[in-house]
Amino acid sequence: MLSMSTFCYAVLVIQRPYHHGDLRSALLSRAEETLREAGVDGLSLRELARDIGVSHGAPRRHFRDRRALLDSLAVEGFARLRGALEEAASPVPERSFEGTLSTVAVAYVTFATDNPALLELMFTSKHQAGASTELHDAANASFATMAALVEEGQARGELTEGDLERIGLVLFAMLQGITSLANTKMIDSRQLDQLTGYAVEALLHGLAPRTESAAGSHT
Amino acid sequence: MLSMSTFCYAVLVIQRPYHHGDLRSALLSRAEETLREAGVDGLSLRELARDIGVSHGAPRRHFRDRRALLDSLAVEGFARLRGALEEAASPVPERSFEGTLSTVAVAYVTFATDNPALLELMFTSKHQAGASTELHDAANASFATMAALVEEGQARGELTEGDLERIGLVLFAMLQGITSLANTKMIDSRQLDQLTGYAVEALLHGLAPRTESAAGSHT
DNA sequence: ACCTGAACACCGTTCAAGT
DNA sequence: ACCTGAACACCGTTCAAGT
Repeated sequence: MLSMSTFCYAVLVIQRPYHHGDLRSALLSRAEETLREAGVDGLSLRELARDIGVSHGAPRRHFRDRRALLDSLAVEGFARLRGALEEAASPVPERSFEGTLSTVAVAYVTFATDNPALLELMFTSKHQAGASTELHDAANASFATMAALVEEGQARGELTEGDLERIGLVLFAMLQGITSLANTKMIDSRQLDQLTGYAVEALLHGLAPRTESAAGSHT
Repeated sequence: MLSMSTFCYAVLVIQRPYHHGDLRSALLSRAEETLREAGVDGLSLRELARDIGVSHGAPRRHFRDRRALLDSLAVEGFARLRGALEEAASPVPERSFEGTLSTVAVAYVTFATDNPALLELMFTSKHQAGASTELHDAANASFATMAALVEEGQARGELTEGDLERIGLVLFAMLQGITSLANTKMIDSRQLDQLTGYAVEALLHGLAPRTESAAGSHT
């Protein structure tokens, strides 16, 4: 009576079946862990295959090369980033534009600092020579959320009516810069949200003293 | 009469002397070229040794490992960055604070986009676990230039009297963000200086319309 | 359709031995 | 003091062969 269950145990745990079943997602999911723990440089296809219990040639059926696997991780990352940004940007009654902008900004830097290696991978992948259209689409969908936010700010009269792209780039550069400083430990993670809010405020209202109007610097 | 010069030719060009003479600087200088052409990932100690014409074990006398060579490149990079920033910040009669700040900002993003792989290496090296004090000192010397600029702005009454570190971080984040966008080709290099100037202006005077003072968003 | 395993051409690192 | 060259343990990629 026990022979069948013993046999199954052996097949499922000790001696894996010849076909893994869902090697592709197993690779991606393990790869994301390794990415988080060891960075892009610490991610090796052979080690991945070893961890999962499959031969080192097996991943090739699902990813042409290492680059292809990294690109898939990046696409997944952009999709998750987009979700986080859209949730933060979703309308809340009584919330000021500055409040919404701050919330979205904090959502961005939170994602970025929770997934430092992934974020870096996302941008280097997108920047690559032969980046897939799938990757570009995923990236653009993320950015579209932020562009919509700038348009909303202009419509509500809380952002200057200048070139949409220019304003969007400056805002995005600010977020990316804070991210970069946080991920290289130049900003303490405890003061991250506070600094992000301060940066949004500075960007909206300026760092120059506002009490006196354009005091001459000499004479 | 020709035998001596022929001998020298053979020694110097065909058959290299056993001792290279200045292998350390030869490695660093070739490494910087490779870094520029192929990025950090494309830099291999063995290839470097091959290019210079020395055995693959030779670099070990001068750099304990690959990391040590990269760190030396980073230190060199911070020294050059500091030079560029100090030149841009050096006093010019009749120049407004905003003018100086813009000039320094442009100097930073110019260095960063002229040496994209080097800049990335500089920050990842500094961020490393066992980063040398030499590296930290070189990095801090670069940042000190920018901190001095913020203090000057406050002294001239053109920057709000808030926390020096907070203001410095926001400014620096902006520059680092623009750098990141430029190096991933999200900003066209032709409009880089212009956008940098615009970002400085936005940071000083704000992106919110200034004609009406704090218009309520509802009611 | 999916996976294995040998083969190839690369790495970084170590270290006894050579000059 | 500096460099060589064999050795070791890793890679990514390819591909005939197995199930």
